Amino acid sequence: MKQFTKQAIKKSLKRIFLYRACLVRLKTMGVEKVFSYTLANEAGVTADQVRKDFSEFNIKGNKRGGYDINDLLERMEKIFHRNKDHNIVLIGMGNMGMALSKYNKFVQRNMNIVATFDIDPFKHKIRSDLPIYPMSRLKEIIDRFRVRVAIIAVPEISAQEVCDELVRNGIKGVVNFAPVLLKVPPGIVINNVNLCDELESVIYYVHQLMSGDGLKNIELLYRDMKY
Amino acid sequence: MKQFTKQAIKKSLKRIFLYRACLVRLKTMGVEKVFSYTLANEAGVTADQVRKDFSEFNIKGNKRGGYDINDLLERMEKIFHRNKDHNIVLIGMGNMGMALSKYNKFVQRNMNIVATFDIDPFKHKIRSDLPIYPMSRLKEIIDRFRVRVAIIAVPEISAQEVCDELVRNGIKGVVNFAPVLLKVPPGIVINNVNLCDELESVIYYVHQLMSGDGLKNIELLYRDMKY
DNA sequence: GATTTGATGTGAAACAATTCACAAAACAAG
DNA sequence: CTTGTTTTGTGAATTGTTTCACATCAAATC
Ligand SMILES: NC(=O)c1ccc[n+]([C@@H]2O[C@H](COP(=O)([O-])OP(=O)(O)OC[C@H]3O[C@@H](n4cnc5c(N)ncnc54)[C@H](O)[C@@H]3O)[C@@H](O)[C@H]2O)c1
Ligand SMILES: NC(=O)c1ccc[n+]([C@@H]2O[C@H](COP(=O)([O-])OP(=O)(O)OC[C@H]3O[C@@H](n4cnc5c(N)ncnc54)[C@H](O)[C@@H]3O)[C@@H](O)[C@H]2O)c1
Repeated sequence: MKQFTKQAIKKSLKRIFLYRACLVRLKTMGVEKVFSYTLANEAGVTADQVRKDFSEFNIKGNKRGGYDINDLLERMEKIFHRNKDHNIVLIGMGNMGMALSKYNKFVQRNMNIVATFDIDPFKHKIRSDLPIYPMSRLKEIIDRFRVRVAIIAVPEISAQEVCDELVRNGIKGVVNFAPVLLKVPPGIVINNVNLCDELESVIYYVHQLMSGDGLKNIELLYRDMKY
Repeated sequence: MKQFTKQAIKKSLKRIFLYRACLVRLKTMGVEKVFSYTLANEAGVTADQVRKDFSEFNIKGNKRGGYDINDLLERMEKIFHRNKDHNIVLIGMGNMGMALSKYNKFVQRNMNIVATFDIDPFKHKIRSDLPIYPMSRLKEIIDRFRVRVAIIAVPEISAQEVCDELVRNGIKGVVNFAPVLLKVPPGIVINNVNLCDELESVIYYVHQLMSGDGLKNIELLYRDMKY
């Protein structure tokens, strides 16, 4: 296996997420093994790409027999470190925070929101399955549950200060729903999820599609951009 | 201006979103003009990249004087077709749908959720600022408001059927929050937003970062992957 | 108004990602 | 056990993206 380069990981890794989604889907349909072209077709990429990506991550199949779905999924679990449990804190229990805190798919994938926090005293609810704490207890909880990843769902005006506070208390990775680009010191991973942008990009591509000015296969181009 | 190729658009366009976010931020801080390196620094890319990207989209600045933020933003509005209003429908008024329907940033960016839909009769609320209709009225509303883009926030099991129904009724673009890869005919744009994946990718990178096995500058790498 | 300075805009060069093409492996059939 | 078929795995070729380098221009200074 060629040692993968810093760069090679990038796009392949992103596609590994995509492949997994496809595999899960195929599995529920009763499929047990796939060929590179089956998966490729499902994921909307080429078979070459699938094999090349697997090659980067040293995922092996059976020549002629293709790949075993369970094997693949297990291998991918390892890649994403999902053998372990991951404790997470959620800051900001407004509309978005509430919805996220009720989302059961996180738990199904070994990601547990162990506590939530809010600045508003009326929202605090210490005795509960999923407590809502004041910010003053952040450090204590992060330390107790060895939390390394947080979700920020506070208004955009507070997002940076909340982020700083999190980083100060040992958080290393953040999924941020506030529409601001958070500034962090080196060594911290920020994933800004901007739902307005997601909508807008669809609008952009739909517009291109309907005005039909020169750009063909927009939907494929779009897919390409994402994966 | 060199005619941009199908491909050249891809990554540049994605960064244009990023630049705009930065510009908005800088503007609220009272800044009025930027140089390529100011913006680059803000966005975490190189100045060359900024200029090259602008070049793709034929965005011009003043030699020596840099770029005027308002000009830039206006230019970007055009790129994203935000001079027009965009009517949107939202399907599935559960936790996620409710949160999204209350999100005021969409309106601020000329994207109006004109109606929502749910299969559950107890949720229907026809007389309201933002009505919740039964699915039977989908076609009527889509036609009346010339809706082309929809948001899917129904359980994963129903997402595909809802999507099919939307496409049948003239929807051309979808932002899908259900964790399934929707299948659509050619000419339809799907943006699958998978929040579990967003969290998992942060966990992945945090893990890489902390185990420190060979990969340096993960946070930059991460940024790179996204933009 | 000539000269210096500092920034843009963009081909060309360097680098990265994808696709091609085919050897190697696995299995089936004769 | 040999031959034919099918699919993987991966260097090599191609295609796409980023960085470099510098001509070009606009403003400031003399
Ligand atoms: N609602 C949505 O659908 C949606 C969609 C995309 C993005 N967002 C973004 O997510 C964030 C939250 O949105 P929302 O609609 O839930 O807003 P919200 O106003 O309903 O909730 C914000 C919550 O954060 C709390 N908060 C405020 N400052 C805080 C601080 N310094 N520390 C801790 N808690 C604090 C508030 O008390 C409140 O409970 C916003 O940045 C918004 O732009 C929301
Ligand atoms: N809650 C979250 O934070 C969150 C986060 C990410 C993704 N998601 C995804 O978003 C989707 C919705 O999640 P949720 O938590 O809001 O679920 P939910 O169960 O609270 O809401 C789903 C809503 O969809 C309606 N519905 C069901 N079938 C329908 C159909 N065929 N046509 C129209 N409406 C229908 C239901 O009546 C319900 O109101 C799910 O696919 C979920 O995986 C949710």
